[in-house]
Order: sequence, then C-alpha cells, then structure tokens
Amino acid sequence: MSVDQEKAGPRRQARGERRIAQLLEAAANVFCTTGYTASSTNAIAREAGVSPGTLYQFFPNKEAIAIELGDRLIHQMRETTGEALAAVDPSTPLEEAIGTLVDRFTAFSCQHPVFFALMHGPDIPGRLTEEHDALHAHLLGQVEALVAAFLPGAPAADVTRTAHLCLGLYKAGLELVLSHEGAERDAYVRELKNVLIRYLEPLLTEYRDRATADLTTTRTP
Amino acid sequence: MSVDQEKAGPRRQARGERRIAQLLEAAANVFCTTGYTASSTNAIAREAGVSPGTLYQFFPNKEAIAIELGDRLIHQMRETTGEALAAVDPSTPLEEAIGTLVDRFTAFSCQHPVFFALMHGPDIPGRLTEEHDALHAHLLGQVEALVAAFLPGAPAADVTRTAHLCLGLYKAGLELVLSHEGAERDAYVRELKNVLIRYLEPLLTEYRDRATADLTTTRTP
Amino acid sequence: MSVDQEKAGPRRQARGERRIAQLLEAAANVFCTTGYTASSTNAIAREAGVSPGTLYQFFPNKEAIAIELGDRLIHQMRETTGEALAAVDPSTPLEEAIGTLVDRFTAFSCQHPVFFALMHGPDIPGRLTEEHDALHAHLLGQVEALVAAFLPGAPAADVTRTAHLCLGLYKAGLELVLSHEGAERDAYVRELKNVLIRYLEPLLTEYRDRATADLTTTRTP
Amino acid sequence: MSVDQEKAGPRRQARGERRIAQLLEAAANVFCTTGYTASSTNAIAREAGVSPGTLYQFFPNKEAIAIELGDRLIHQMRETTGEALAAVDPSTPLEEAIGTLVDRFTAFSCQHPVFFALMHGPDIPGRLTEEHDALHAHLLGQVEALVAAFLPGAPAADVTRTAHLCLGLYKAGLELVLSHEGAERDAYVRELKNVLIRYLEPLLTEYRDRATADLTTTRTP
DNA sequence: GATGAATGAGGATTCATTCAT
DNA sequence: TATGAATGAATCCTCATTCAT
Repeated sequence: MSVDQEKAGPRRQARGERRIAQLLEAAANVFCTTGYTASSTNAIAREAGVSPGTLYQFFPNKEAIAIELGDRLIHQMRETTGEALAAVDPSTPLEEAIGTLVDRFTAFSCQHPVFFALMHGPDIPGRLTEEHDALHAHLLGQVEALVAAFLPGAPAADVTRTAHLCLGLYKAGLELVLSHEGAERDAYVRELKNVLIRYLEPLLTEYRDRATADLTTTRTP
Repeated sequence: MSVDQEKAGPRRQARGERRIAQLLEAAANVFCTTGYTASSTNAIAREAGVSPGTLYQFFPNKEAIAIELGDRLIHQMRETTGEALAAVDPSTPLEEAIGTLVDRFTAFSCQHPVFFALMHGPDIPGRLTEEHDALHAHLLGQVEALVAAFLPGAPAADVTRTAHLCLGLYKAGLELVLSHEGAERDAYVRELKNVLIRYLEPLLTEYRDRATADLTTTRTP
Repeated sequence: MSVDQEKAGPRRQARGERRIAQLLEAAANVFCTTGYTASSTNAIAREAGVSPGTLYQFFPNKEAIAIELGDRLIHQMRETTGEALAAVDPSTPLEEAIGTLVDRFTAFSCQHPVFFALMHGPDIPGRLTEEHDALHAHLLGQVEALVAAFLPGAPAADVTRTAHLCLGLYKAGLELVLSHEGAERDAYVRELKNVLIRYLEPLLTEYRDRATADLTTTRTP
Repeated sequence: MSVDQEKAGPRRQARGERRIAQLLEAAANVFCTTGYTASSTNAIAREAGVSPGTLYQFFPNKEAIAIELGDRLIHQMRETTGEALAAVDPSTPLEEAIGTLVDRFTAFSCQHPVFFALMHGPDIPGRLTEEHDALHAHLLGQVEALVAAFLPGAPAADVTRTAHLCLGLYKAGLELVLSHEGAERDAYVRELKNVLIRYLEPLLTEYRDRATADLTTTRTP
C-alpha cells in the first residue's frame, strides 16, 4: 500500500498480464493443433517462447490454463455477442432470433478456433473436467435463459432439456461449419439455423397455446 | 500333417481369439472411462489381466485396437440394426422411420458405450485418425444411403450435407441420451427424434414438390 | 537301438537337420541385414517361417545359433579352401601363395556374406564372445600354421603376432572388397594381395638369412 | 535485462555444459564396455548419475550422443595430432612420416578408447550410421589429403582407394595395438608401421617414375 | 517336434512439475 | 520473475525365453 508498491505493483502486474496473455495465446494455438489431451505444457511454453518454469509461475497446471482460457473466451464472447443476446427477446420472431444468434456465435467460433477445441472436452461423456465444465455451464446458462424467455411457463426440466439439446445441436453444427469453407460452410450455417428453427418452432406454439389455455382455465373458474 | 494342423491350428486360434476378445473388451472399458487419447496400452493390458507383451502379440499399437474394435462394432451393429435399416424404405412414413432407427441405434449405443467413445475422435476437428474415420465413414455411408432414398433427385452435395448433419445431430443427441437415465433419457430420445423429423420433413416435401414440378414441366412442353 | 528307433531315429534326425539348416540360413540372412547384435531370435524364426518355440527346440539361445553357424562355415571353408591351403607349402613363391589364398578366401566370403558379419563381433575389442572367438580362433590357427611354415625358426611370439596381423589386414581388406563391386572390387583384391605380399616378403628373407647365418655360425666353431 | 542475461545465461550454460561433458564421458565409458549397439541411453544416464530425462534435455537420442562424441573427438584429435599432420609434407621420408603419424594417432586412440568403439560401426558393412560416418569421413579426408600429397599425379580413384586401404589397415592394426600392452603393444605398433611403409613405398616410386617418364616423353617428341 | 501364446524386464522417449540460481 | 536443468514415473513397444497344448 506504500507508494513504492503502488508504483511497482501495476508495472509488475502489467508485465505479468502480458506474459499471461502470451501464454494463453500459445496455449490456444497448441490446443487447436494438437488437441487438449495431447497438448503438453512444455509445448505451450515453447510456443510462447518462455521456459517451462515461467509457465508454472502463472498457472499451477495444464487444466488451469484451459480454465483461464475458457474464462477469457467467455468474456470476449460476452463483449462480441452480448448485444445480440440482449437484442433477442421473446417478441423477436424465432427465425430472426436464431439467425442472429447463430451468425454471431459461429463468427466468434471461427475467429477463436480454440473455443471449439475447449468445448470438445476429453471425450468422456458425463465426466466433464473443470475447464470444459465452466465453458459449457456458461453457454448452457445463456441458452437456458433464452429458452426460458421464449417458452414462458415451461417447467424447469423442460427448459433445461431444451437448452441442452439446443447447445448440443449447435455444437454438432459448428463442427461441420468449421470443417468446411466458403460456400459449403455457408450452406452448413444455413442448415444449422433450419435445424434449430424447425425444432423450436413447434415448442413455441405449443407453450403459447398451453399458456392461453391456462389463462382461460384460470380465468373461468 | 493336415490332421495335425486341423487339430492344433484352430485350438491355437481359439485361445488367441479369446484373448483378442478379452483385450478388446478391456480396451472398450478403458476407452470409456479414460477416453481414447488418454488411454494407454499398458492400462488396457492391465485391465485385461495380461502382460503388455501379450497385447502386442495381437495388436501392433493402440490404433489397431481401436480399428478392430470399431470393425467389430460395425459388424455387431449390422446384425442388430440391419433389419431396421432394411425395413426402412422411402414409402415408410418419416416419423416411423426415424422412430425405429433412433430406437435401434440408441439401444445399440447404450449396450456398447464404447461406440460413442470411438465416434468422438481425438478432439482435433478435421484431423481424423484411421479408426474413427472407419467408424464414421461407415455410419455416414449408411445415413447417406437413407437420405438418398428419401430425397430422390437431390444433388449429391445436398445428400452428403444432409447426411453429415443428421449424423452430427444424432451424435449430439446420443451424448445427451447417454448422460441421462430413466425417464429423462427417454425424454431425450423423444426430443432427438423430433429434431430429426422436423428437420427432414420439409426437405422431403420440398424434393417431392420439386420432383412433381419437374414431372409437370417435362410433361407439358 | 531297436529296429523301430533305427527307422524313426534317422528320419527324425533328418527332419531336425533340415530344420536346423533352415534356421541357420535364416539366421545368416538376418545377421547380414541387421547385424548380429541387433538381430532378434523372433526375427530369425520369422525369416525361417517357424515359430519361436521351434527355434528354441534346436538352439538354447541366440549365441548358440551364431556358434553353430560359425562352425558350419568353418567346415564349408575347409572343404572349399582346404586344397588351397594344402597346396601352399613353403616352397611356393610367396606371391603365388598369397594370390591363391586371398582369391579363395574372398570368393568364399563373397558367397557367404554372413562370414564377415560373424567375424566382426560386437565391437568391443578384447571382449570376444564365444561364437566370434571360435571363428576367429580357427582362422588364426590356420594362419599361424602357414606363417610358421613360411618363417621356420621364428619365435612363437613372432609367429603369433604376424598371424594376428595378417588376419587383421585380411579382414580390413575384405571389408573393402565386400563394399565394392565389379572392377573396383577386383582392384581392392589386388591391393590386398599387395599389402600382404609386401609386408611378408621382407620377413621371409629376414628369417631365411637368419637361418643361414645360424647354420654358418653353428658349422664354423 | 541484458545484464540479467549476461549474468544468468552463461551460468546456466555452464551447468548445462558440465552436464553435457559428464554425459559424454559416461557415454564413452558405456560405449567402450558394452559396444555402441548394445548400449542403452538409460545405462548412459545411470553411469552419469542422472535421470533419463536429463539426458534427453541435451540429446534427442542415442545417435546424437555418438555424433557429438565423435565431433569432440575430431576436435581433440586435431589439436593433439594437428602439428604432426602439418609437419608431414611430401618431402618427408615416408618412413619418418608414417612413424610420426602412427605414433601420434595410436597415442591418441590409447588415451581415448571410445575413439575405436565409434570407428567400429554397427557390424553391417556398407550401412553406415551418421555418427560413424562423420568420424570415418573425417579420417578418410585427412588420409586422402596425405595420400594425394605423396602420390602427385595419381588418379582420384587410386588416391581414394589407397586412402581407404590405409585407413582400414590402420584400424586393423589399432585393434591389435589396443588389445595388447607393454612390449607386445610396442611390437604391434612397429609392425603396423612396417605394413604401411612397405605397402606405400612401391607406390611412391611407381608414381615418381611415372611422372619422370611423362616428363621425358613430353620433352622428347 | 511344432506351435503360438505368454511373459516381464528392459529399451527409447515424453511429460507434468519442481527447484536452484 | 525468469530460467533451464532436473526429475522420475509413465508412455509405447521389443525381446529372449518359456510353456501348455
């Protein structure tokens, strides 16, 4: 809290931040080219141009790197896609909403390929590791919020299930999108939107009808 | 001499075949619990209760194990789901077709959890290793055949794309199915069917209409 | 000793002999292409088209194979080059003797490349393994006999030393001969002869003179 | 920062250099006692008193160790025997030249027994591995230069062949020298010199005469 | 005799992580 | 902070040899 610390502290922190950013970028590259499981901390350090020791000065282990990377991706995503999410409210036509969301998110994923690498955890279904869990949980939370908004009155279990499905379908579609280019990629984007729209549309009307019915039922005792 | 061989040969082979089956079963377990990439041949041998050397008497490396495992799964799948596939022809109502297929395939996947582990290749999108490729290619081929049958006259590129999508959606749904149990699992199965039906239904009518239009155009010159 | 044994015995032995020959031939091939140290018994068995177990029915270990191979080579060599050795007596002019011997032995080595592989033991000077020792000792014995014949009256130590040298020089030359072909190989053969002739010629005259001197000294007291 | 590097850098390098020297010395010992092919990196690490991982921090594999060892030997040899080579020019009487060279080189080989172990490649004639090749090529180059100097006007092929032979003869002699001690060793050194002198002497006069003849022929047309 | 399955120690090599400087 | 050397357990895989059939 002394003046000295106030001067040195930020400078150090600044340097530390640069190192961390550098390491995370390197990690992103390595994760993308090698896959998370097969990536080694030594390889990340090498890619970052620092020694292994330096890496461990900032991260206690490999998983921590992935977690931090995931967190930063979440933040960046919020900044990039936040307005899109905000602009989407239940009054938006579904087609438009899905269109905007998928466009934004696929654009983000294309710019940050590591996003996909992190989403695809180490294969074991059920057993999620912390970093993938964090990323997944975040996305799921957002999707759940959206689903809840679009399906008012739907039971929590249904909302969760629908959100899980939407996220899963999106990830599946994204994989195909990322593994193609040009016109074909665009075609996959289009189809992914169709999948989601067609799946959700009936749910929307179903719950709208049900809500009306409930209303009627309630009003006419 | 021929008698000798007839007696001894099969006996040897029998023991070997048992070992192979045992190793493959062990590998399936290890792949499921550890994930393919993180699985080690030593762990597989240990699980099978044999020495590492024994494993290498039958398989040259880890990939070969996955390949053989995949091949056997494909065969078993053919036997188990073959009639379902055969019974499905374009005259079948889509809902019924999808229902049967998804039921059969999810049942199979639930009985052979390693099937999912092998379908989920080592994280790196695009870079497919041989064993996952084989499995994936087989499934894709079947799906393509189905899609082609249901969308007669569709351009090859569309068929392929649709097949890719269906398979991807199925895999995504399967992951959710496998990670739930009981009633919730059933619910996911239902929703997975809905996803596929709703996505494909419009394509069917679209191509049917187009075919009719072509017919009309051709007939009235 | 019964009739049965007399019938079966030889037949069995004949079969065994064939197997042994087959294994030794395979071993020769493997030793030549892989080098003795790096050769594996499994590889030899595979090359011979038999199982590892069969190999161990005839040879207790890898070294025994090399020993037997060496012994057979010695026998074959005796048959092939024996007359050459026999024909060489001190009355033969050195040039002719060396010429004949080198020709015979290089011809033999070219026909049996494993001969060289076995002569070149596992690198460690001094530490000779049994099989190479046997081969080496045999050759050395023959060379010593020759040297002793050509240098009558030479002290044993000198004979041994000269023999060691001649054999060493021959082996060095042989390596060069074997690693060339056609005219160049012939040139190396010629030069190898020259090396030996020029080295030994002075020794011959030296000992002849010394012998004469001794004679004179003894006669004129 | 530069100060840091100037301070830290060399210190690190110093430690590393010491380790490398230590590892190379250990490797030399192991190669000598076990032979190159049969030597294991684990054994080398053990001999050096470090863990296997440490070895691999400095050398990517066994061959790299041999290569570096060979390189250092070449350098040491240059320093130790360089003046001897330099002092030898065609005007030197052959006997003296050979005497000096053999004395120097055998002295060096006796002090560095691994030199011989590395010269003796892995048994397979023709198939040279990089490390032995480097050493061999270096020696051959020097011998060729000498031969060319002593046999002016000799065709390149003859020079190369003669060099190959001299080197081979030297190696053969060296093996004998190394496997004896005391007076007997000296005797082998003497004989090795004799071999080389007697083999080369006639070549010298031959080419001298030929050169004179050419001169005469040219002058008296 | 012959087979081929079985062994387990040992080979090269990698890797997450720690530590002295 | 930063370095890079150090670790040692774990990786994949091989090999000489044995054993039940």
